[in-house]
Amino acid sequence: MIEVSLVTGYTMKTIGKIAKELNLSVETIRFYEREGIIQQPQKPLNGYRLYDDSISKQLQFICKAKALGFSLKEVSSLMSMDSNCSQVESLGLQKLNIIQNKISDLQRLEKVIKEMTNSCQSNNDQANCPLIDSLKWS
Amino acid sequence: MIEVSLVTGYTMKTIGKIAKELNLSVETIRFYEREGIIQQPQKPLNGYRLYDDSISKQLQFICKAKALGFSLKEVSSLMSMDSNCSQVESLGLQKLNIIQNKISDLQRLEKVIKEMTNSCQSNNDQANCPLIDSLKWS
DNA sequence: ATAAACTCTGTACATGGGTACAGAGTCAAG
DNA sequence: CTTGACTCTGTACCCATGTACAGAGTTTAT
Repeated sequence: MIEVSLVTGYTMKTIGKIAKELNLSVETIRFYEREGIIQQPQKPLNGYRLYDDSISKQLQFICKAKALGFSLKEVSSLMSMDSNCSQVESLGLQKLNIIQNKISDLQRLEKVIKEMTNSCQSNNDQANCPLIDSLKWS
Repeated sequence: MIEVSLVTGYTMKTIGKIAKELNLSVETIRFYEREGIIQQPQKPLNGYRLYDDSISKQLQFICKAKALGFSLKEVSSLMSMDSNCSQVESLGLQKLNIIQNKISDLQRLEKVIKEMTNSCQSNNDQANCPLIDSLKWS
């Protein structure tokens, strides 16, 4: 089933096609629709969803924003803010802040674990593990 | 109800006491027990859990290991490996690796989002948000 | 003696982001 | 025409890590 719009000459795609194209699962796309993150697509008589380019672009938008660390709720916000730039900027800055905090948390952890594993490496005492010990007593 | 061991002179604590001491919730402690992460505590006739210092230390161990980014399952492993230092080290190195990967992922994101929000800031066009645009087309 | 505060077990719910059916209908290829 | 591949709706389930409650029993404080 391939439908071509008379107006735009555009090919509409079934859910399976678009899923394969965007490397998403069919279930995931239906899930996004259920959650109101993408629009409802057209449904001809047979009830099959048919996607045009605009919904496909929405899906790509979601994928990219998710890759930047935005949650689905935030993606939703972003899409509805559309072009209120200062709102978008503030959400971006907020996300930036969270990311930077995460980074420094992780760097602190990295340091601690590095020290611990180093002390394991230079450990000759079979009966005691310095990593475990530091968790026990530090 | 305070119980004092005749042998060690040790005070046993009820779940509420130990929860307050370790800043955990009572439910969480019971949850750890259900999941087999901590030992079953003694239960006298009234059925109340009574905790001695050893279980308290197990709980502290869990809190610290969790703070280092170990999952409960991993904490469990760590506790049962006890002092097999090379096993512990390998789990630590694995965790270190994950942490380092996360850090570099996040740093990449940081860079992208920074650029995006910067372009928002220098944007005068009310009708277009560069952050949104780059998600749309990049 | 009584009320507040604590504990017990067992079960259900929460979160986020999906995944996995079952059972029925539809479409495309040979 | 049949078979396989696709789609539909609706619902239940997954993961980890807890949280929340109901209904009953116990302890402690006044």
